[in-house]
Amino acid sequence: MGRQPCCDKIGLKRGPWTIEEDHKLMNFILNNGIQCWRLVPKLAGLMRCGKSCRLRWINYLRPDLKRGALTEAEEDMIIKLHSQLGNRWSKIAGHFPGRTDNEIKNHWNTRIKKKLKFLGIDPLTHKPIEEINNDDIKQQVSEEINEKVVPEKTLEYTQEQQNSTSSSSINESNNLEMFQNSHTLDMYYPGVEDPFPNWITSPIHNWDLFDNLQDNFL
DNA sequence: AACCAGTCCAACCGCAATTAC
DNA sequence: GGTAATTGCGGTTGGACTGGT
Repeated sequence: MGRQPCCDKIGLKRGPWTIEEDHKLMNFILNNGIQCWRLVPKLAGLMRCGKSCRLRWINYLRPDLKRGALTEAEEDMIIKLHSQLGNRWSKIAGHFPGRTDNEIKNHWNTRIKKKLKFLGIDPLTHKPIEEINNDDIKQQVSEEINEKVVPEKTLEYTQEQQNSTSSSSINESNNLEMFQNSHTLDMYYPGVEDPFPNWITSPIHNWDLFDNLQDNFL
């Protein structure tokens, strides 16, 4: 025989937490700490299972949680870590004190994934998914970089380059860095002086630019 | 004002690893 | 050592919210 079940699911409350439940859980943990999640709801007077209490505490009630939207620097860090660790959200969250794995996972799925796709980067592999070939985007980017004219045939990502970045011999942990290094402005716009020298090779991207592009053209 | 579609995120579910008996 | 409980993680979902028509 093993241990007793963590909770009797019959009669337990589910769904959104009320303020009263939050207060009960918060007060109990702050006063008693956490020895065993199975006992927490019983001792705190909650009709929830321990698993639900744990999730609520970790994702919402912990006093050390950082509130508010993730910063651009945090987004860039998430992308970098994701290229190295994959969907190991708890590991990624470990690099962000006050942020939860759930928060980072949600942010990835709702925002960062879209931005990467918009940039022509596969969020799963961090490799290019298709050549960028949108006249409107070209024009907009052209205006952004001092209204310099974009040459006709400049947005191609050559087969050679694709092969070089998609080769299976490439260590996954280096994918993002290699991709960034291979995607200089000169590649897209040969001969055009780069007004944002770090805009794609640096971990800090100019998301405002892409937000604007997205708003205007998608 | 009503409806619809898209977005966001809290919470749930299922599974695997770990731990206790 | 085997079994079952517990914990932690990642994927998914449902509902609230928002903006457009």
